[in-house]
Amino acid sequence: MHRTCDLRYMRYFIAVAEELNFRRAAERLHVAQPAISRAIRELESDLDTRLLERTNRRVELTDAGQVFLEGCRRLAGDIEALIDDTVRARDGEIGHVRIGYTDFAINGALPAVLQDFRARFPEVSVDLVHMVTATQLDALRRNEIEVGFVTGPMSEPGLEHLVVQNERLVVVLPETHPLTRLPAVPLGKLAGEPFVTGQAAHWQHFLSHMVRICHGAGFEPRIVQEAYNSEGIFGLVAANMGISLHVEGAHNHIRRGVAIRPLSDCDHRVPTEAIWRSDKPSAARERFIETVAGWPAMQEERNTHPAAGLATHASCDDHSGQRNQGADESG
Amino acid sequence: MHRTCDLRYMRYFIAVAEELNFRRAAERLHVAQPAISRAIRELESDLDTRLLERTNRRVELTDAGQVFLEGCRRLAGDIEALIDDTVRARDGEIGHVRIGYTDFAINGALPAVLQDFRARFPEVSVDLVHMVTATQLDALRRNEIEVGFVTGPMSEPGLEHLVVQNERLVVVLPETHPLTRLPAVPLGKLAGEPFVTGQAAHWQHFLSHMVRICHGAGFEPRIVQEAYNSEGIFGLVAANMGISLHVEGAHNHIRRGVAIRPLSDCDHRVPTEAIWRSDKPSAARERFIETVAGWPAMQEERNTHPAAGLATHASCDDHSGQRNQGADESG
DNA sequence: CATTCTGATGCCTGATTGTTATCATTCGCC
DNA sequence: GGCGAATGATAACAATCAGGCATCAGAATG
Repeated sequence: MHRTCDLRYMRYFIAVAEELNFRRAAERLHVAQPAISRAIRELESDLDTRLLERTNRRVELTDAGQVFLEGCRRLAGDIEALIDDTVRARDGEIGHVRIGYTDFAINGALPAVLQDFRARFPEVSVDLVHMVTATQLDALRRNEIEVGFVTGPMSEPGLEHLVVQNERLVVVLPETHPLTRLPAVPLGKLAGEPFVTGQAAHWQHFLSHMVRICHGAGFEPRIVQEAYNSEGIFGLVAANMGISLHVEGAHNHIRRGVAIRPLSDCDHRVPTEAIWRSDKPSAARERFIETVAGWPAMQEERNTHPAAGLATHASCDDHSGQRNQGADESG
Repeated sequence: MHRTCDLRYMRYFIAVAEELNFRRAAERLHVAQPAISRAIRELESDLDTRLLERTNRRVELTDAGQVFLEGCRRLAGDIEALIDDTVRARDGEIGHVRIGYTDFAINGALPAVLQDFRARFPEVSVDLVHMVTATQLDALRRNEIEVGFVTGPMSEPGLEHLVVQNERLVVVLPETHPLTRLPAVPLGKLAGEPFVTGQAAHWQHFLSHMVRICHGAGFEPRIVQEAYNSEGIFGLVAANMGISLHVEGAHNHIRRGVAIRPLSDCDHRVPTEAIWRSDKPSAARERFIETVAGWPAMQEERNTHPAAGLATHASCDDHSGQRNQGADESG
């Protein structure tokens, strides 16, 4: 048993077993008949088992041949399927992506993007892990996730990114707060108000937006409470501990005791960006990113608000739609 | 894709994927390293898919490579299993036997033989088909059964046989019949009695025994009813339509209204024989016949009654244990 | 009895696979 | 930063293997 069943020979055997005729099998396989004779002989010698009972005039399967035939058919099918699976894995139709996401992402475009992706690539399994922006950047570097959804603006070396949403800020007020009487709140009115925010250590990316626009309006926000996440912020605001700034996605957060108002004099945007490593391309990740990039609602979003930013930082154009090498910007 | 995944290459790929090192994989496979390089290259070219990401210093699997690896491992195992199954089919440990049997066989040794066989060869499936002797001979010739259990004596050309039981005759009487008062019935007392038998067309082998011993006792049996099978015979006897002769196995037939008595002056035996074609050997059939031949109770039977026959036909020795070529006897 | 069909065999050629020698690149070490 | 060791790739050559052709031997057919 030193060649241990060549696959070609198995195919030959299947043909012979189906035709029960060496010549016809040879024709079907487009080889000369002696090749078949020898293939069967070697197969039988390798297995030390007679597979075909042949009497110069009639060929029939032995019991062992019948068993072997069924096995060969099954194997042939399995190999076909394996090749198919492998090619589909190459093309990213089969596979796995691990995704990190923030509160902003999951309250914004991410659910729709995910739904779209799972519809297009049902055989790619998706792992979703909640992480704040900084943790996602770490996880990307350690290959713990393939794609992050983080609060921008991003320009990390070795990472590529794509803006998926670009939200205006809103004020989150206790229901009973006097400012709720205004349909839109001027930023200046918030000077002196007590602020509830996310924890400084984890919400740094959003807080830098917040602090920047407050400075732009000429005041320093007075932070009196830090919550763990958006749920916590809304809870504390409802408890009248203070007010907060959040992104438009907050409208998806329905919570009793809280009112949400737009800012009347601030068009600053907080981008949420998909981000991934420039190296280590995985086909499934590519398909995911393509889905993110091609998502119709996002295209529209990018067209509707082509360039809206505040003077306090670089215009949002920098990261509003094109896929950029982070390394380029940082260099 | 013109070699479509050679099995050898798959084994090479498994080794490389497990070692993640071409040199070590080559050592493990006892080939030189360039052979591995080329094998992987050809595999990738056949599949048109990169399987290993290799950077002169580190080898790692691509997603497609991971899928392919798992498939290759599965296939390798399947092939092992297939070879094993094929060899076991060759040895008759896996397979199928179709068995024909008579009323006499199923009321005699057959159930125990079957139980023994199924315990020894649990992966050989057994089809049991009830047929009268003549039908079994036909079925053997048409390859519809591999082994028959028939009423002997047998000496058919092209068939081998083996006696599995060799039964004395018994009288089957209506419960109310005067002869039931005797512990054993002399054959001559049956002269003139109305006989119930199996249908002449189907029971010919047993009837020839019956007629022969009646002639030996100096009378012609007067047959008044023909039943389809043993059940029918017993029913008709119970209904007082007549008496019958049967084999000892009749004791396994418990039927109200019927009494069974041995014959006091007739040691004639009716053999039941396993019978099979001399050609067309199937391994499972061989194992079955070996089990029949080796069954301890049968050995004992053959020793206990080494040679008991009636003068009316050749001594039972002819077919009491040895495996004979039917052709030899008939020639 | 010739014919025709079957599978088997011997010999030759081309393809495939393996080996040796060598190269280019990268990493670790001094 | 240069050097040696290790890695995978490549080229050239050798051995083996598989396929093709011609032919044989046996069996069915007329």
